[in-house]
Amino acid sequence: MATRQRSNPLALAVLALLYERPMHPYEMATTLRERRKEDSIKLNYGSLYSVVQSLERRGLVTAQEVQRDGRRPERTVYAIAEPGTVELLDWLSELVAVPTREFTQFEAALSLLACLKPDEAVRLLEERVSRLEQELAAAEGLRGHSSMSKLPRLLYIEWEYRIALRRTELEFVSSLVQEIREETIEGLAMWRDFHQQ
Amino acid sequence: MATRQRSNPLALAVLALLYERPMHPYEMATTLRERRKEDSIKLNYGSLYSVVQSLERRGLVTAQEVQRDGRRPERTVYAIAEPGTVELLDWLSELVAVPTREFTQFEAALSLLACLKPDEAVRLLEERVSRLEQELAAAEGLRGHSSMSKLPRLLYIEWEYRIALRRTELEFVSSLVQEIREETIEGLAMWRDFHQQ
DNA sequence: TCGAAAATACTCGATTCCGAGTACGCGAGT
DNA sequence: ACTCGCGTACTCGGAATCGAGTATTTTCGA
Repeated sequence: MATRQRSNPLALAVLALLYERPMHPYEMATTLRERRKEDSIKLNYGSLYSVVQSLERRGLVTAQEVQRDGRRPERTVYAIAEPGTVELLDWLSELVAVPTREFTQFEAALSLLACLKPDEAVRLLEERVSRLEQELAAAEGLRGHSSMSKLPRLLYIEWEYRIALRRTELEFVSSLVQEIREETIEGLAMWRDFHQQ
Repeated sequence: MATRQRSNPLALAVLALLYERPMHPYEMATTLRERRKEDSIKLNYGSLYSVVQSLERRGLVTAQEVQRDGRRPERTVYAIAEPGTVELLDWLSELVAVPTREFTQFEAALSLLACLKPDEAVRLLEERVSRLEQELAAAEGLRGHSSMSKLPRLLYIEWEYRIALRRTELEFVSSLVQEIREETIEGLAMWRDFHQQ
């Protein structure tokens, strides 16, 4: 019965929304969209319904009523239950307080970089650099713009966090490229040898 | 039949290992461990065997022979096939060249931070700061140490990348804490109000 | 030399994920 | 008055995940 606990952040988001007020799943989806949480939390229609179901099974949320608006399909409204608020605050606290290994795609790619030929790797890393520059420029553009500048910073810190990480990534990749180009990085000879035959 | 393509980095790692030489699954696991790739790539026994199977179905790898060492269980040795090397290089190139949205747990947590009371949030964020400091100190310690200092940098860049990101995270969280403490962050009043009633 | 512990090499099945598909209602235009 | 297409609200099934379990074998200390 132990539906996989605390693996899927979407469940956390659902609890957080219901902590505010009761809602039906579709409304959760649109609300998350509106607040641009889809950028920070992996949201997916298919998952949403099964996640809510699993929360109900675990007694963290309860189906409240079945609404019907005109002849539209029924919508089941859910509310958070007492154990649900406990779980929400506890889970969230842990995520905030305890750093965990995060597995990113790029880290995996870096760890296998040796499969590519050195020159090829440099070319691709440079492409990444320019894409990152574009992305950061676009983000800067947004900052002064419309909806974003109206909101208090507190409501989009996650956005700033992501930007900060990207900036670090840009610096890292840039200097990596430089080191390979200047041949100052350790192990380059070995790398070339490996791809010679 | 379209076994989910390019979602699981473990499949990439398997291709990379077989690109070097044929192997059986258990050897892949231990090799990945030895090279400390388990820190960068999510490795899991259960997944490994099904991932290899799925690669075989797609014709990217082929079962080569069934060995038997003494009276130990049989081991099926796999080799990479032509379409497998194409897929490996193509996939890896894309991961290197094109930055993608990475969803981290902490980013999700940040985006829901408002669920916690301000003082509580500060306390937890400070705990994170001290844990991050510990982690970074330990990492620094390792750098000069034993196995790590023997290897050329090229073979553990992913490690440096992770450290660089962590350092940025530390700075970010530290300054966030400070801003909340000094009440200079926008939206703090609203946040307190929300938790008043 | 005997037994305990660690290593080897998987297997299994309950659960979860995910994206395409579906089916209907509503409003804008003509 | 009609239809075209978008928005709404979900369903479905197959694939993927994961961690615990299994059964043997080697190692190593007392």
